[in-house]
Amino acid sequence: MAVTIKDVARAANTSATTVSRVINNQCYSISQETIDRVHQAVRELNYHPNARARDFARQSTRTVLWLCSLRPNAAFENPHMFEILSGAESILTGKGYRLLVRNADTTSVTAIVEEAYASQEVDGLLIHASVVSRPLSAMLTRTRFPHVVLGKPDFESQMCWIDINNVLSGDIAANHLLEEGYKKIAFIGGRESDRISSHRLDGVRQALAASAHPLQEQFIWLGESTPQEGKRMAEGLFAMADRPDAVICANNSLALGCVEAIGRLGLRIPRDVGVMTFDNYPYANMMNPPLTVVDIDVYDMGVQAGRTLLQMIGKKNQQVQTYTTTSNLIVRASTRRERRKS
Amino acid sequence: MAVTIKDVARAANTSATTVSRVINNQCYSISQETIDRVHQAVRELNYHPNARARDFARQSTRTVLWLCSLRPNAAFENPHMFEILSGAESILTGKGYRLLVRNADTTSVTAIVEEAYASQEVDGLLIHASVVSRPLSAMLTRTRFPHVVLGKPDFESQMCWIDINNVLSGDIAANHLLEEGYKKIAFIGGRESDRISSHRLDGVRQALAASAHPLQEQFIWLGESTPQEGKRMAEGLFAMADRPDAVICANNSLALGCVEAIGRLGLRIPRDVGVMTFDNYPYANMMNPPLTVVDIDVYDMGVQAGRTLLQMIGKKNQQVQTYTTTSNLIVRASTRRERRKS
DNA sequence: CTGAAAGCGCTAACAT
DNA sequence: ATGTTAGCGCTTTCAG
Repeated sequence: MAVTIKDVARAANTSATTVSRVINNQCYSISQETIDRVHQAVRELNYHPNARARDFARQSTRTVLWLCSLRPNAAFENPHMFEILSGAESILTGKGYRLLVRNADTTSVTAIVEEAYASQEVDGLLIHASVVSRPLSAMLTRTRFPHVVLGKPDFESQMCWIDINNVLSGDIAANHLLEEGYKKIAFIGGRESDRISSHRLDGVRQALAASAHPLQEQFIWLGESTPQEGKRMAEGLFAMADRPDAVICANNSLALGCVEAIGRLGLRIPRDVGVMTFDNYPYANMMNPPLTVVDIDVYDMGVQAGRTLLQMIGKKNQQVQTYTTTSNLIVRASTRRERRKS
Repeated sequence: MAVTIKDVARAANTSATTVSRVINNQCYSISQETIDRVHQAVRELNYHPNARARDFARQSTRTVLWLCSLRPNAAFENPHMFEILSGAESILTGKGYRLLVRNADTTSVTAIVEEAYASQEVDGLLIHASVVSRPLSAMLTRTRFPHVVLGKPDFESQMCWIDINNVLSGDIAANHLLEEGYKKIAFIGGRESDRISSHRLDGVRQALAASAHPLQEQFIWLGESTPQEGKRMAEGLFAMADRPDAVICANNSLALGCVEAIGRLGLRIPRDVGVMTFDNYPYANMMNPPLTVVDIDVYDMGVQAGRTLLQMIGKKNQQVQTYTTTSNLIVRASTRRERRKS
């Protein structure tokens, strides 16, 4: 039916081996003339090597399996995941790898990986941190199967992971406010179990501790990550006798409520209060005024994860546990204090 | 190295053929005893068939290729795409198919599909409408390669596509407002080139035309789909002597600006003005008051696309050009008029 | 009810 | 510089 390597060999008046060598660019010992003949035959017959036969003969798939939650609303609740995916895809495709995508959760993941490993269906794994489990961790470190976890697992493990440096992001946020002249900086964040929020708070605390204006404990409010809670906490914050002059919100949802509360209190942003948050999405740049953010380049995190995984597939060493540091300060009206001209 | 079908055959004291039959459930002529022996050997040796060899021998991949834009920010700008992907994945995985994901744009897509087709790498395609092109369309209809386009292509074609029924959604929105007692309904939408907005407007127009309160032309405002433009248009709308008592916004961004404008004018939602929009994301349910929406179940669209594609792969008939009608009215405070108790 | 044998299309070791 | 040959691990005819 379809044209095979033999057809090309016949047309080019040579052997399948030679054709194979030419199309795989192993031409150290093939005459230019033969090479040309093969290329011409390939073109004339419109030959495309059968991918399945290739994978089989090579005993390698050049395929990577991506695992994350794909339940309804996943894309709306966690678009970051797909942004990381996009970054990874660019690297993998660039290096001739395919990317298989599959739904998983913490209970199903082990069986899926077990199967993918044993059936030699893929050469490596990219796994979102939200679906890893301890049994999976044990299995991966035992088999030394190439993998990169996207995000830091919430338990100790020997797995290879890559995460964003949220502590650094908090540090950047705090320093920006200090530079703009704000002195009484507050933090509105998620619950303590919210690791992202906690890390951002750590960074803020550490930056301010190193300044003349350490973070005051009564300026730290934590709650659910909803606009309602953000509003409630901001109201609490500004009901105090000693008010802050700037607020760092741990995420967009909290910021949305916080800004609303500030508006209702008749305070002006950025003159009376500076406000900033993290991630340029989905609300920060739509708000009024647009918010200064420390933006996180998650696409780039995917790129790095892809590169790392390919390295691991190449030479089977592991131990990559890194924070990538691709935060990016975007200054907008919400922290641009009108300063006296110098 | 890895355990193969021969190992299992030896352990079960039978032939590879029989083992193959058992693991593929073609047992119409195998003694129960043999079946049991094979199963036991499989378990004992922890045998998993080599996926590559299988694909090769079967000459079929049980793999589908998904093509869409995966450039930086794609996941933030168009989370719908990944929601559709999630729906499709659930069906494909359920039927034993794999899902390959790859970045494409209107210029690269033809070469990618050509290659995937010729190399027999995949059995079918799912292609987001934003990356299809005329050459691709020609190629697909010529080869009759199984495919489903997600969304309606913006040119006439013989391709198979599935799309949301935005006209129906507009109709639903308008009828809801009528039922709530609103009579002077306005529409704020995107430019005429914005097909989604245009279709929603068509639906609104058609529903109102069938009612006692046809859509008045001066109540239709179109502009860029940004909060700023939504605000500007709403201001224009309510600066008119004859004001509307309800506004349908073609999308979330416009609604965000529209609600802000209404608030600044001192009008109350829903008492003075009813407001609704489409899609429950990202702003509609975060706004104050939360907005009534006609929500679009894009996950379900992915499910339907997956099912349709598998059917096409089964028997190679085409011509599926359908609108799916999975809109869903979510009533919230923004249109709940205080009505006299009856 | 079971097994031998012939591929599937390509790659790679080994000759020449 | 090129060709021969032997697989890769499974499925599937076909013969018994």
